[in-house]
Amino acid sequence: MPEHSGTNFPTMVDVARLAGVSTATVSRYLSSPEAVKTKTRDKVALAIDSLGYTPNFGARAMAAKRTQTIGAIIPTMENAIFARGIQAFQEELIRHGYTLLVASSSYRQDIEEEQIRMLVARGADALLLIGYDRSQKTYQFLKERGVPILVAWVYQQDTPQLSIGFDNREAMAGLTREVLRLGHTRIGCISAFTDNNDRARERVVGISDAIKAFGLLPECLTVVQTTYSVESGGRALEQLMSKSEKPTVIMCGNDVLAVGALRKAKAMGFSVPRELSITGFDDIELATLTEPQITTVHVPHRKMGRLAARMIVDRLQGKPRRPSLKLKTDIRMRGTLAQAQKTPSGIGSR
Amino acid sequence: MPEHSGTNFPTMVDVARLAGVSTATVSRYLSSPEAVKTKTRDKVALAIDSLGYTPNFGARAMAAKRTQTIGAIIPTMENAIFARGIQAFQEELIRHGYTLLVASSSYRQDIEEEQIRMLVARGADALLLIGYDRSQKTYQFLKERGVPILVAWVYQQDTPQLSIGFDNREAMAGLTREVLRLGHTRIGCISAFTDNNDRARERVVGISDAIKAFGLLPECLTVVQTTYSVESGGRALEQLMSKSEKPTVIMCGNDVLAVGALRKAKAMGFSVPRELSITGFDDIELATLTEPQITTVHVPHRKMGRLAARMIVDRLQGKPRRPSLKLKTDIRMRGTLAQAQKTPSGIGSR
DNA sequence: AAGTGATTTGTAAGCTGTTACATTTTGAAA
DNA sequence: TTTCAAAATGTAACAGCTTACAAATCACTT
Repeated sequence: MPEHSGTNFPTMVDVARLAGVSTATVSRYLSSPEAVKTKTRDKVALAIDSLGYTPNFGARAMAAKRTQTIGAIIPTMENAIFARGIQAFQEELIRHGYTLLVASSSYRQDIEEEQIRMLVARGADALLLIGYDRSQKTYQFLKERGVPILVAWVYQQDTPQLSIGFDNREAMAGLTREVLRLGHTRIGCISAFTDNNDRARERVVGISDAIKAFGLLPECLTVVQTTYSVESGGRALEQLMSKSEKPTVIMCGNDVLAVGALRKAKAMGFSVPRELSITGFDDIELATLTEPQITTVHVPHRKMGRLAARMIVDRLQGKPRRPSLKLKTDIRMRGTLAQAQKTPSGIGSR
Repeated sequence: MPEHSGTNFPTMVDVARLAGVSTATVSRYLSSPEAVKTKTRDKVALAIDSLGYTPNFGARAMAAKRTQTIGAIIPTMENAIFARGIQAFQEELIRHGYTLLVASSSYRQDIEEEQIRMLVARGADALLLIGYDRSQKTYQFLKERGVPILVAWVYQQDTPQLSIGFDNREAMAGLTREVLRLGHTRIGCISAFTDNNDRARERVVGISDAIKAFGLLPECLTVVQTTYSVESGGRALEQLMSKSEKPTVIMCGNDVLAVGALRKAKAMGFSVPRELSITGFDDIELATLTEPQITTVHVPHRKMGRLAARMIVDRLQGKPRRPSLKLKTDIRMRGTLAQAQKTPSGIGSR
């Protein structure tokens, strides 16, 4: 009768016995093969192979107090905004022997908090978070548990956390300057909800900055807040364009909103960009698939993801701490932005 | 001096001591609170709360031999094909107390195999896989380790694995029947590479089926294989349309390819759908954002994700095994498919 | 051949839960 | 009150790996 019965898999003890070495040696072979003599190495490799051994993750995590797992919490998986960046992040992590665990928060702070706890509970060695906006309590929790975090998709100098991203405010201000130069004086803005979303907030502030610097009155700008979706972009546009003082340009918080706005504008019979200009943000693939293509702010998503992974890995390997990283964005002039219409402003509308 | 120093977190022993109970009781409180008396329950809850205790995932996994984790391996995260389905899958899993671990394979069998091993090594209780095509070795491995799998995005009756999905072949045949009814007799097809991709393969076969049933010759169909991307869809279209015998309709393996084909067709000066019809598959959001909107096969992604989660959870909870599930698809007639042009076929081209 | 420091390997003590089984407590019936 | 099954709780044996430290081996010197 078998000593151990049931559905048990080979363990390190089995491998050690077969190879004629101790479990310590097997463990060493697994985590730092170069510390094991070639001859021993071969014996162990053979034993592992012939038993089909795989180390037990739980046991490993418990003994080593690390999991080689990085957690990431993104606001949404459904639209492409984060997809490219996260994909690159994952690829780079894998290259360094780490695994990515992704969760999404649906842009809700309470869910994000829950997910953070979940990932920490699962032993994530570090976390990638999007944007700064979250409760002090959350930051405190992370600090207590000793879980390093990297804040991505934003860059701010004066924060305690390590971050990688771009200056949303300045990027949007840059695009606004182009808009203003083209003679637009009535600007509509479709933004995501700005509570708990620093990126959305800063983009709106960027528009204001540029307007002020250009010498126009703040009243030139009308902001509508909504959720991030094609549908709601359309509804917001409808709302903005049904006023008596119609904007000549709609600046959207991201490309998804811009696509919705564009589609609705066309459906309402506005000619884009002749009668109405539209801009986006992010430069996701979608922005080049519309007719006309969307003028937007290009963000180096893949690069950001890749560098984010490196920063985290370096951090975990105890390398000297790099400073936060600011990436450059640039404006992609495409078909939806043009000179403002010359028709007299106050007259004739409605 | 402290008995335990270092950066250690409270363990179950600490909770038990503070609450004045045994660790077994704490463990019971955590996994089946109803088995603990109200009074004890309160004591334990208080202790947990005041210590800020969180159970250690690794220890739990090791002791309980399950992780409440489900793994999923999808071909890609970058385009939206799987996003909605997986999102729904995750939502439903969370509702049942499970966590989702997602990995992607870039449509490569070797990478998928690697990811399967990784997820199994991490203790995934079950796996969601896309499509049937994988080596016997892989299936064998999964069986040996006793990890249940659910095959999604396809439905086939005569396979040993539990599956949920739709009949790709029949769905595409249905769309083809519409195409044929509109008088098209020269059909181009842009497919994903069909090795290791049953879905792509079956869709192509579906087209052939319909053509045969309609009484046309197999030569009516020209297939080009490529990777799944907007770019390559465009290149494939270029290839198909530079032949002397130009197709009057291009049937694409999915919407991403269709979008690429549509864009390139317009760029080449073909009027869609007057001179050239185009069809897609999947009905992702993108399909309604083009001009004209893409005629495609609608797949109930969210429903599939949700049901997949239920099937897996039921399975893990030992409920009676449900049979594989076949979901209905339907054709969304939109702007890119129209009557074939009446111009004589062989004459005049080139 | 002995000595020495470096390299390689072994020993054994954790790490933190779960759960089978044993024991105690509880509460209703006798 | 006593009795007894059911309910609640406790005891203790694991689970499989990592790693500090000890021991053995190796490669040179002298």
